[in-house]
Amino acid sequence: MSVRVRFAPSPTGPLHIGGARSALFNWLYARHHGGKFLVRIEDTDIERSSRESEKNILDALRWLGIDWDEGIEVGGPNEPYRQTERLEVYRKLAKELVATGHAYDCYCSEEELAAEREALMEKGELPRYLGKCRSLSPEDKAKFEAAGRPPVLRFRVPENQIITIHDYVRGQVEFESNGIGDFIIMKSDNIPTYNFAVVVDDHDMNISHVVRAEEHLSNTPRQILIYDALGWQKPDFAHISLILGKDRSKMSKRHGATSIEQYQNLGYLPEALVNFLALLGWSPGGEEEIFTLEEIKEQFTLEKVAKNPAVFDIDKLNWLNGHYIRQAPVGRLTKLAIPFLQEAGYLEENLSQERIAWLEQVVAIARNYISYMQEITQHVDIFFRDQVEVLEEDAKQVQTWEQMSVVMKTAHALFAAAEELTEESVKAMIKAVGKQSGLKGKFIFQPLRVAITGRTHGPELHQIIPVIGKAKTLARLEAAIK
RNA sequence: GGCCCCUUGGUCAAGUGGUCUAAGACACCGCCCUUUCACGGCGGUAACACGGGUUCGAAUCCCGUAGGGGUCACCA
Repeated sequence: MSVRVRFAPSPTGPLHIGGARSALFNWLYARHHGGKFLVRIEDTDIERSSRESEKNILDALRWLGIDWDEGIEVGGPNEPYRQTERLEVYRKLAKELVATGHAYDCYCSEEELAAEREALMEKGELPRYLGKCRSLSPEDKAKFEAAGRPPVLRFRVPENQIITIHDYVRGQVEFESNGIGDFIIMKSDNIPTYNFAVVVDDHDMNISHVVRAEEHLSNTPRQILIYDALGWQKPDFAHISLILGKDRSKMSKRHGATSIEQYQNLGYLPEALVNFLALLGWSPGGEEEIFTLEEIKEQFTLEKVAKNPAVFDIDKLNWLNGHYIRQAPVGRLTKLAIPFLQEAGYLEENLSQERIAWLEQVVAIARNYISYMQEITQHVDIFFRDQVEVLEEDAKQVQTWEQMSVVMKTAHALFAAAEELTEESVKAMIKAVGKQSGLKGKFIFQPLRVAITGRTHGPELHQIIPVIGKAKTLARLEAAIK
């Protein structure tokens, strides 16, 4: 059987870390097996769904490098791929289920249901629908109809049945049908619920493997019951474990950034995020941990997906992203850095070619100090400020050194006479400062560093001085002499 | 609370009955490189939840306990 898998998000918010990982695993599975990957929009919650969220999710997927062969926006043989545009399909099937006795109208009010739930809870039993409307007489129905109560459609759950799920990551999981109350498949507004719509769509779209988060595991028996009632062949399942926050509960806003968009906006690289996400709950087994999407795709199997939930470790993401930043082409990083630098007030709106070329030198140096691009603003002030600010205690100490003035004067004379400043020429001049002053080591480097950057720590002087430029360097040395 | 899932270091994880005095990575600590910081290199601390079985032998199989998580909507 050919592999056909799907990612079916509800557009009720931006793409979440967990959703992204589900999408990624589906994509990897399809690509590994030469199968198809589809994206379908499950927007049956009309209150909370929005086109804006849908766009956000799709954009985030594309940004991560996840593409799809069939589905929303790209089309395919099973159009449309938005559930609210497929309502006739569900309604027709719902009628069929009523006709075959698998579903029935229920007129219970919310208050009645809430009371029932509470009573069951008190007795320590599973809160579920007890089936009050299971066998309503035509007269009863007429009475409710006359009262203007719109019914919901419930699925009649068979009694004393063991439902077993074949799951790639968990093996066989069994549920008793008695623990499941008759559940709603069509809401009173005649829109299907998730449990009904997924089954219909997965069947229609010929999905071979349902790969999704573990939170759906307990819904699966309901879906299996629907497959059986309709006489349809069931797909295989794979319920991947959840991603947890630091406190080991399901990732949510209070754990920090949870949407892909947020990471994108902080200047994380998609290849780092994808690499990190793949390693959460999956491991190829070797010692290598840095992989491109292509490499992961080659090695990915569902059998190697872990059963246990994984805690989201931002430190490791940061390390990975920093690693990728140090590998990436400077031009690409510079493009990413510009918005942050502009927002921080370092950069003007319109940038000339020369300005960008100069910026690349700044980025090439600063990249060593950051985990994600937004952090670059904390490491570039030495290149932009007109005056040096000395704030650190250690730096103030250096300013009082007796070597200060001789180093400044010698350096100033040398730099002033220089044709141009390059890494080599600056290196040579610093050496010359040492020779002429009779000083060495930190007694020349620290005074120079403090005069030029205001700090005692930072990148190599011979790297930063050419970037700061002759004029500013001389000005800073002069300021330090006074 | 019922049902379901899970349990190797702080975190991600390798490990599928003997080669485990348990790999690797992140974090942490130390050393090296270096004027300094970062990068990089080298090294170190640190784990099989507990209790019973099964077996010549258990991190690996079974049972129980504990702990964690998920789910119990006219949300998905």
